[in-house]
Amino acid sequence: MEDSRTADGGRQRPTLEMVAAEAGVSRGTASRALNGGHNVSRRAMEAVQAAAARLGYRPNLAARSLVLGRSGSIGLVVSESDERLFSDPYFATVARGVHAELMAHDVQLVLALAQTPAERERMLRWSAGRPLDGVIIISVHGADPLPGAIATEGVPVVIGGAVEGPDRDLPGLASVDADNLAGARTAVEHLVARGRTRIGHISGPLDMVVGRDRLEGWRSVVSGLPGGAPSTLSVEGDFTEASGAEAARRLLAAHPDLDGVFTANDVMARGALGALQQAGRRVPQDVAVVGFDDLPGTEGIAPGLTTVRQPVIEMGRLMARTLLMMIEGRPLAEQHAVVSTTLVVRETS
Amino acid sequence: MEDSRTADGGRQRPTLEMVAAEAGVSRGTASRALNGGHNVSRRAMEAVQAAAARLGYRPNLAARSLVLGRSGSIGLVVSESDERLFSDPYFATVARGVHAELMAHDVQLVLALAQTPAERERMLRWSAGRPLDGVIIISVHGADPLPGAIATEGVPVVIGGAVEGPDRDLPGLASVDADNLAGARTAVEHLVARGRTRIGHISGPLDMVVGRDRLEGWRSVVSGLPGGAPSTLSVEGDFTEASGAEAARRLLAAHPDLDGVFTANDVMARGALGALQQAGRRVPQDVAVVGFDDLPGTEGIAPGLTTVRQPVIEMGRLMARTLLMMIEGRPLAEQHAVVSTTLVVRETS
DNA sequence: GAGCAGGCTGGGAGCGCTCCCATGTGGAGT
DNA sequence: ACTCCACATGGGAGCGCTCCCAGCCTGCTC
Repeated sequence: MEDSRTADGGRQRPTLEMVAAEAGVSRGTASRALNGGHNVSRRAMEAVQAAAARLGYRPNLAARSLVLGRSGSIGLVVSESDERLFSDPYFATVARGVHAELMAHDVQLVLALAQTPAERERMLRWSAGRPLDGVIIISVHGADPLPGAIATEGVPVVIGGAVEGPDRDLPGLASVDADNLAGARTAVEHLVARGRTRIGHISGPLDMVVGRDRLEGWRSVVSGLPGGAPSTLSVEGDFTEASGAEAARRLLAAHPDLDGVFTANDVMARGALGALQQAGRRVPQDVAVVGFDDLPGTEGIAPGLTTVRQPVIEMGRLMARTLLMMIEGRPLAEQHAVVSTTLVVRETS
Repeated sequence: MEDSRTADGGRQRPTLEMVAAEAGVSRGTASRALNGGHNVSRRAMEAVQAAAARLGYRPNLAARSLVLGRSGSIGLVVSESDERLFSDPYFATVARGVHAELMAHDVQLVLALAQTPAERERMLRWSAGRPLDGVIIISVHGADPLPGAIATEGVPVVIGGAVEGPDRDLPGLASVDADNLAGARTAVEHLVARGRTRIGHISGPLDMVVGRDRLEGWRSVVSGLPGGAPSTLSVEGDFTEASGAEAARRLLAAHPDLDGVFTANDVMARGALGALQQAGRRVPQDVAVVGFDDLPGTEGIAPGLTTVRQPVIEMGRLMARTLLMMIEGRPLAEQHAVVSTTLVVRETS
């Protein structure tokens, strides 16, 4: 009779059946007592709760999700190297927003990495098995097939960022993005208003829509300036501090008369500020700098940095809310939300 | 007959039963064909695989884990603010090691945050429901009851760091830690060998064993020096760059004759280096600095920093391997592993 | 005092899967 | 030709839970 499949000393985990027996009620009543207690007498209620406590009962989530068709947890999938995931405060901030919203709805959040092709394939297989009720995917590079593939499996997907191509029309796929084009334009127009005429750009990865959008915002303004927007006036970075420093050095080398820089995020702005200082340029007198993000709690990254604020926490919350709506099958107000940004002027411009 | 519980257009997800019917075999044969194919004829094998592909079959993981009693995924639980989780490269590095090992064993890794008391309670309830076969917990503060509580629920736990108190003897709880005491001692002895006599310490949080161990290592050496180890010679930090800078300023204020600093991690060393520079001290001529960690790929954090290397990736792998052993019920070579560190001398000392 | 709601209760059905066992089926051994 | 065994197969049992429905017992109304 003793099933010793488990390794924990042979003691069997208590099941609902055992709790019911201990409480002297049926399985059905025990289930009701433990889940809201509708149509359960006070006596039964207390007996069941006492029995559950006595036995240390914990409902088996696999059994529950098998019958419910829901696991009660959602995934935050990051298509990014673990290195950048953990070094860029952007992800932390999105995660904070998502997390805050989910906690309020009693949904468990799990993070999962899907960087290499093998991991992405495994991620697809796994999520298709429905251990998660839905997923939020951030940091999508290129024309990544993963979000669309997961959505096609019937698992709701929300993308943090823009969606291009045919995936835009998939019913099970929504997105939340900042208005990167307008934000970038505002930043550069601000530099122009400050009298700058030689404004460089340190872009994000150009295989990401966010990288291209901010570049395009910069270009649309700078190309109207006397000098135009020669290709050497924008340098591609990868959102890391080191790449920001390197890009700033290259900008300076190609354009010694540089008097303004717009970087695609604040972390790269930090790198650029360091490089400018090393090159003997004063900020903002010689070169004015504007970043992008303005994440809360990251004043330390680049003190006094003028930047374009995107409401990342609120965006995270919106992603979570959107996903929960989709999971419940409720209609979305807008499948692809775009939230606006604000210029925050400080000392570097 | 049509069950419209699902929201995905009414198309029912294919089950194993349907695949079997499509392939013209029984459920049992289909199951065998899809899992290794033992005792399955070539004909049946191919028919099942074709049918599965045609229907887009994906096994339901809840059903599988219900019968197997295993979910095939393990959790990396971080008892830390999302902010620090994502800003300290230490976590990324542990995660990388854990991840590498698990991928090789075809186990899915999920990260979960458990910072606030409410989240920790939820984490306990959740993990007790066995959605995970085991958990690795890192960044444990104080006498955290969470690891012990999870282990007591019968879920194997591996702690990244040291374990103190009664939890040490729990059968379902193991740990992997660096030899922080010896590492710290080596660092400070190195400074002494360099002729330094006024060696301060910027410690980690003292509610963490790792913080206390490295402090103790420093103290054991410094207390033997002529000036001893007055309380003002060590300042508590929280492993962040800002706290390192602030601590360095306080050390300098209390001890203008400071000629050496040992910081409990590299990130704080970076902050300290900045503060020392601002205070006009030359490194290493005026003040020598030694950090702790030497994480791969983080040369950018503090170039040329002399530091104590702990093999964090290998430790992550060891945590994962240990957990897998426990899950399989195999005996552990050592329940509490301690790995040794190496001093890496560079330019700051 | 019969009739009737409405609250409680027990237990069957079933979620989708893997294991197990009884039952085939062919080829090798005598 | 007969036995024997290895391989192949189908389908029942059961993992632990929630839903559902029939049946019960109250307490109330007329």
